[in-house]
This record gives sequence, structure tokens and C-alpha cells, in this order.
Amino acid sequence: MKDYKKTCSKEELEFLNAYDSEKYKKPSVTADIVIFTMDEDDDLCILLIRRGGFPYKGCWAIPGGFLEVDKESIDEAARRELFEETGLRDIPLTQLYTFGSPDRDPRMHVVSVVYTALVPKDQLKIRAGDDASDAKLFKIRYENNGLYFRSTSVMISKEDLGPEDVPSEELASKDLAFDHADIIQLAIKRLRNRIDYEPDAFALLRDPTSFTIFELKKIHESIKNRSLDTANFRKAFFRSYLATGRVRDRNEKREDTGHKPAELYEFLGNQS
Amino acid sequence: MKDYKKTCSKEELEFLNAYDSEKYKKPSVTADIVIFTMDEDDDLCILLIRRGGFPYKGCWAIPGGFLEVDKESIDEAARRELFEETGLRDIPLTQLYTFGSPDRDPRMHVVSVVYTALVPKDQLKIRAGDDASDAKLFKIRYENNGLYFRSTSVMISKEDLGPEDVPSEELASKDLAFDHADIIQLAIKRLRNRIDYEPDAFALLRDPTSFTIFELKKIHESIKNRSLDTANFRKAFFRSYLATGRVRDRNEKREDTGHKPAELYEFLGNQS
DNA sequence: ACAAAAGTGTTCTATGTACACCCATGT
DNA sequence: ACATGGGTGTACATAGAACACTTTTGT
Repeated sequence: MKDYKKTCSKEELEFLNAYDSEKYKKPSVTADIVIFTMDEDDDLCILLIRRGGFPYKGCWAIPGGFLEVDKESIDEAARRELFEETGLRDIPLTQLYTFGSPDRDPRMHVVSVVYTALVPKDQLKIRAGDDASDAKLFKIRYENNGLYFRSTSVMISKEDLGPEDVPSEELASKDLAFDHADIIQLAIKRLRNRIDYEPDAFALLRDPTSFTIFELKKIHESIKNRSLDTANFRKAFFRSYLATGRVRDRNEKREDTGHKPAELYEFLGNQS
Repeated sequence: MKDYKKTCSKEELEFLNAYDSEKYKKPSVTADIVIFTMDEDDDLCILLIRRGGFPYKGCWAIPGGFLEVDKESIDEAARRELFEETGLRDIPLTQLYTFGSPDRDPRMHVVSVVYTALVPKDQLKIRAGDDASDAKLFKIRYENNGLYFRSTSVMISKEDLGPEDVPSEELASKDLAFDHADIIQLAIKRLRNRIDYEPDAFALLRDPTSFTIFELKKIHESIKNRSLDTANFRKAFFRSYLATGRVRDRNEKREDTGHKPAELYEFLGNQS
């Protein structure tokens, strides 16, 4: 693909060099990310950023930024945004959906390619970016058929403030910037559908190389927002992951837990 | 969303009116469509267009075009392209994926939002557009772990040429323009996954208001590229569609077919 | 002793798959 | 008579959900 100009005819090369790509009006393109994590209470959370400038100044929004034209793919732009916002690389990123109504942003026509990232507990160090005045984790809450967000008490920030310094904050869908409430709703829906047949949950473990079945179960429970049967979850785990070689039994136990020690497992990924 | 400027502060309104959206370089955005149909042999086909201009002049490509900025959403752009290419409106369109590598198009950085359309047999009247020199249906063929395309003998075109006038044409993935071979491969993969739990197959019926189980089965078979058991297909059909009210028994039979008359059914859609 | 989680077993039902078989029609 | 599809029934394996029960640890 990169060598197209080297292999094409002289006539075509002339056409390409004379081509004026600015003759048509273009939309702006952003890569945005819905970043999911588990907090200390084993609740599903998303990372939101308070907007420092217009439009929607002061509102909470999902992280994102403009595509650097001719320099990066949208996938790379999403990875770059994730790194700038969380300091994390090599996190599984999946494309969610692309939004492109002309009136999404009052400044101009913006096409947003949205990705979903699953970030492991504890590894997340939120960096409040230069253009963003604040960043916070919000628990996802479902109340009277609407979506709400409550900021987690334990916060990670630049100054490492204690829990007392960060008052709990409650957000409704309508308080979010742009169409980000719709985007988050879709991301949650997709995550819930995927969790039954994709190994997404492993990406949210504190340590995928050493975890118990109960820890994995808690992730499934908070994503599905309902409790699961222990026996049935184990059976499905053994069938789907241990028997297929995607998970290995470490033959070690998690001890000093206040209850019966649990077997530890290691996620090996999807390699053959 | 449209009334944002009416409800915001004077200060913000000044900001928005002074905002210069052209200060950053933007990519081009297109809406492209993978259009699936069944041909007379009950084989799965896609509609391809032969490119009349550079780049990839003379190569076959999926239909698509640039987003009209500030005028339409990408969904609307895809619907517009579908109408311009096939003359069909109100066809189910689902967003497939967004491609955005800088080197996809040798002219400039193009972000393509790709949609999948399922077009019913017979209703398709291909219009060779002004910028496209030719349009054809291609059967999808799987040979030695690669994807190939063979043009259907029976063709619909402006001049209504007979079958003899259109020689059969064989295409390999590498003969397609841009990264369209990858796009088509992904579209087929998604269609195959969806067919088991989404009512996509009904959209490919000659007449969704009057069809037999065998006709529906043939669509499933050509999408999955393998034959299915009659008894099992019926059972699944009764369970999934008749029992849930998404399909109605017409209490009529298809006759004069050279075999036992078959019961006719009507697809009612997904309304509650 | 008790809480908390670890871990095992049984039962019922729904689904997917394989396969054997008979039925009705036009040629 | 026969090809072609229409249509029914049985049998088996597996997956999911419900639930009862025992085990092992730290406090």
C-alpha cells in the first residue's frame, strides 16, 4: 500500500502529484475512548475528564482528541490518547462505533471514531492532561431506567489527595458533554454482550498471571450487574478456558485471606 | 443538540462564532458500502464498481463517496450512496467498521466508515453512476484459503444486455482497489456471525411477505457456505421466529413448483 | 462458633446435530 | 416411476440455570 506511487504509471503519478485534496470541504475526525476499570469496591467504572474550555466547559466527557492527519491511523490515534490520559500502553483497544452527525459539536462537523479500552485495576495512574482541568473515575449506576455516574471515593491524582479531599459527585446522563452519554450507553451494552464469548474480563484483573476464579467472577458480576452462581461459573470457566488451554492452573494458592485458600490461575491469551 | 447555541452563554457564543475550524489539517471522510445480494443461482454476491479514474483506474471497488460536510451524517451519506448506486431506499444498513490508515489512498489521508447493506433479490437495478464506468455483481468464492470473485452471468445494466454479451470475469482479492479486499473479508465474517442471531437473512428474500422455509434456508446456506439439515433448520425457525411472533404463517401454499406445495410465511419484523 | 469464600454434585431444560423416514407434486 | 423438495420423529451430546451440600481457612 505504501509503495503505490512507485509502481504506478507516469500518467497516474502526474495525476497524483497534481491532485488538490483541499478542493472539497472536510470534517474533523477524532478518536475517543471509553475507558473501563474496576475500582476498589469491585464496581465497574469509566474514566471521565472535565472539559476546561468551550464548548461544554465544565462538563464531563470521555477522553479523546483529533487525528493527526498523514501521521497516524485512527487506531494509533486512540492508543496515543489512551497513553496521554492514563500513561498505559499495550492495552487491548477495540473499535466501538463511529458517530458523525453534523450537529454533534457546535464548533463544526466532527466525526468521532470511538474505541473501548479495558484497563486493569491499580495500574491506572490518571494524568490530568494540559487541556483537561480534571480527571475522575465514575461508578456506573442504573436507576429508574436511566444511566447515572458517581465518582469513586478513592482517587488517584497528581497530588495524591486523600479520600476526604475529593467529595463524591453524582452525574446524570444529561450532564455529559456532546453525545457522550449515548456513546457510553452503547459501550456498556457491547461490553455486556462480549463478556459471554470474548475473554474481555481477563483484561480487568489486577494480575492476569495470578488470579482466582472468584476474582474473575466479580468482574463478570459487575459488568452484568447481577450476581452469578458459583458452581455454574466454575463449570463454564473450566470448559471455556482451562480445557481450551487459554488458562493455566498455577498449582499455587492465594492464602491469608480470612477464608479457605483458593487456587490460582494464569491467563495465557489467545495464542494457539 | 441542535439548539446548543441558543442555550449557551454570551461568552461561549462569542467563542463559537470566532472559532476557526480550519486551523488544523483534516482528513477526508467517505461512507462506503458492502452491498450483498443473492443471484439467480442462490449464491451470495456483492456489488462492485469499476473505477473510471485514478487512482486504481480500471480496478473493481465497493461503492462509496465523500461525506457532505455540515449537510448529512455518515449514516445519511451511506444511504445516499446506496440510493445513487442501486436506486434503493429503506434498506437495512449496519455500520461495519471504520478504516483510517494514512496510506489507504495515495491521494491523501482518507477515513472510510464502511456499512453493510442487504439488498433483496430482483429489486436491484444497478445504475452505473457518472463517475463509475461499470457496475457488476460478483459471486463470492472461497478457494485455497483465499477470497475470489466471479461475475454473475445474468446481469442487469442500463442497456439490458443478454447473458451472452457479458463475459464471465474472475477476480482475486489483490485485484481490488485500495484495501477493499480486507473490507469485504470483514463484512463476510460479520455477516456469518450475525446470521445465527440476527434476522438478516429475511432482508435477502425475494419477498419477505411470502416465502417458504426452503427459500430462507438457501440464503443461510450460501452465507455459511455449507448445507444445513432440513429438520434442524425448521425446528430453529419455528422456535426463533414463529413462536416469538416475528414471523406469521400465511396459511397459503406455494404451488406449481414441480414438488409438494410448501407453506408460505410472512416476516413481520422486530416490532413488539 | 462463625463468616466468607472454595469447591462438588444432581437435576431439569433448551439447544445443536445427526439421521431415519414418510409425503405430495409435476414431469 | 422418479426426482425434488416438504415435513415429522427419535436419539444423543452439550450448555445454562437452579439449588443443595461439604470443606477450609482466619478471626
